[in-house]
Amino acid sequence: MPYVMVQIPKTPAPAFPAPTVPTSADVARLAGVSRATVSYVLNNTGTVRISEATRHRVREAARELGYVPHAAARSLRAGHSRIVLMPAPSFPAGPLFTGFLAELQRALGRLEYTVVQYGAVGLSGDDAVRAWAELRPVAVLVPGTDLTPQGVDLLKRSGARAVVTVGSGPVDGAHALLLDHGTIGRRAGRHLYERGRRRIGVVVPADPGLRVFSEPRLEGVRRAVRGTAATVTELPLAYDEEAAARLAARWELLGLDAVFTYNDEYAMLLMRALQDEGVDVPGHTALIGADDLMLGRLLRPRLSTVRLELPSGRDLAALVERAVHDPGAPPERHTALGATVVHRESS
Amino acid sequence: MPYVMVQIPKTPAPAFPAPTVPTSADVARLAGVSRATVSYVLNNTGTVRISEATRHRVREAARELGYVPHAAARSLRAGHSRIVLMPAPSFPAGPLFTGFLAELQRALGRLEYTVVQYGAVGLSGDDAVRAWAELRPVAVLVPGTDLTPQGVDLLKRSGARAVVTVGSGPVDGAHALLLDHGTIGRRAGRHLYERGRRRIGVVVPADPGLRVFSEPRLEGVRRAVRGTAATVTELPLAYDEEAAARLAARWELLGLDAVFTYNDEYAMLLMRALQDEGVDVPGHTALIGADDLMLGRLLRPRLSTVRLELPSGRDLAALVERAVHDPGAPPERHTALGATVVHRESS
DNA sequence: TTGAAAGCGATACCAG
DNA sequence: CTGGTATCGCTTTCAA
Repeated sequence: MPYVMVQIPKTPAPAFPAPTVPTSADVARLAGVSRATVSYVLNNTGTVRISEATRHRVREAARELGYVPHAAARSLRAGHSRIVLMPAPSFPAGPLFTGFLAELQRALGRLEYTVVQYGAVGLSGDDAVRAWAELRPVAVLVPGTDLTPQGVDLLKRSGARAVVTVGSGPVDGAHALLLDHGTIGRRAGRHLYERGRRRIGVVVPADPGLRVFSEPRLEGVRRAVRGTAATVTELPLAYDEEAAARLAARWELLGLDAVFTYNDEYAMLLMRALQDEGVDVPGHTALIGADDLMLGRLLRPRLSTVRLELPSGRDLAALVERAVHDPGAPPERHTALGATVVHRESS
Repeated sequence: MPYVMVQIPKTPAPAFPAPTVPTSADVARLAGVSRATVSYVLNNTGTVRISEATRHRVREAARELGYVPHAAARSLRAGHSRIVLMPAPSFPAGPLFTGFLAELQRALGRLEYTVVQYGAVGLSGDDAVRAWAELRPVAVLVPGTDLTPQGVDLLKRSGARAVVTVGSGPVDGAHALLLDHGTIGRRAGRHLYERGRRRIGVVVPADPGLRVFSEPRLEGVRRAVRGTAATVTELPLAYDEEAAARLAARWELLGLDAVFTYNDEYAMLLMRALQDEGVDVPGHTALIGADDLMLGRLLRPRLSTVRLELPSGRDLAALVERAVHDPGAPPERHTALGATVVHRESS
């Protein structure tokens, strides 16, 4: 790849020259004190006593200049940051995961961490890890699988006090928050089996990014009916109407009497296509989704689903806090338990 | 308002002292050269010529130590960062906006920007702005309204070369990417009117965070039928089944013959409730949503909707790049045009 | 109670 | 070709 350097065009001298960013030295000058004093006052340092008059002068000067401290300089001096780095997930995030992330972010914010989302483009594996390490995050939360023990080690050696994999793993040396997709599949499979179904289809999204989730879910269904006469059929499906219609068109040929649709969105997609094809749900084919989204309750028949008790964002934030305080502790491994079938009308 | 600076809590010394993070000085020592030489080699500085032997020794030493440069130190020295700061939106992001953000993030990543999502908790207005400014971002993308001209000024004075409001505004001095919610409402209103409807309801989500969007949409409907005999009725609605059922129960009393549901998700919610109540859609009541989500196509009747042509994340990333290169340029104001009615079966 | 100065890690100028 | 050295903005010891 050729090395290209972007030329930054000089800005035409503005009519009013760009005001230079004020530093603590500027504040000190204006207040007629030293930079040390400025730092003491603005940080409310307890170990030194500064006269009220001086404090006031300093604060006034800071206000007047619009002084804002420089986070990078501060954390350089301090030797550590409060950055929690979260690489963007490699899979399309559904509403469930999106909500989880939002909550997590708020929780971390409340603990005074700064969340940095890193959109690692074109970097893979350990290259990406190096890019993350440049920011010297105090903690790293990695969604998905792309993390090796070497990666964990590099992060720790560059100062990360906590490395947590979210939704997969476990990886040596890292804490893990496991979303047990296998159990989701098992519950769905067991439910369908108990309702008397024996020829079970399992929708597997075509999106390759979702394979990390869909494969364990499929495997879970297989495990649920192992040793019985029931069969499990894999049904690849893209997330669009045409693909669903094609699948529904050959439904009779498939000879299935039940289907687990990966999640509620795919459930809606397939159920609609089946109904358009004249397939009775649940009479002919029982159908169950997962994730317990609002839309499932609105479908007719109301959608049966597997609800996963996600840990709250607060819980994960607490884990981060714990790990940061005590980096020596052995890796925790939390599994999101409580996958339960919500039986409604479609199964 | 008093000037307060947030104190960063100190973390206690770890039980096992972390292995010290290697610096360029360590690399220099191991390679038997000066720090300057290390910098030259690792950055491929073109202006100096270093012997191949030395280059190799330096690279080898860096690899051996697992050296990773310190981004904060680098940008402190450089005087600028590649940070694009994006405060977390104050409204619940739907699938449309979530997708837009993900795309934007990838696009910015491709331009070598680092996206920092800031979950501003408990901070409001200019306090939040000060917190953002501490990171010395080169650009700030603000979703929603909470930005004053003073805020923009503070950000610029602390080094931000581009400030862009997304989805609202405009704010003096900032670029704006406007999502024209008024037009969405107008299109919906006009469509219903042209289909012969005269008593139009407009769903307004109870979520206060959505008011920034829902109010202009409502106003747009009002504007569309201004000067005609048609009436517009505001229908507050929480996003849950019970609220929808209550609303549907008094549908006859409301005497409406059409409804614009804010978006497709609320459309699904309300349509289901109306159908359960025996209200024929579109026979008795015409219904139109917005955002053209996949789920709308799957409903029966298929949902009419207003599709908004969102600018791509790439476009916004390009705007950022332009603004960063030429901060002196006057603020651009882009309006997402192309709100078009997609007429399906529900209206 | 305040100030001078060292130093966090990386870079770029200027000598040699 | 390579090595000192000043510098970015801030915190914190040590002296005064």
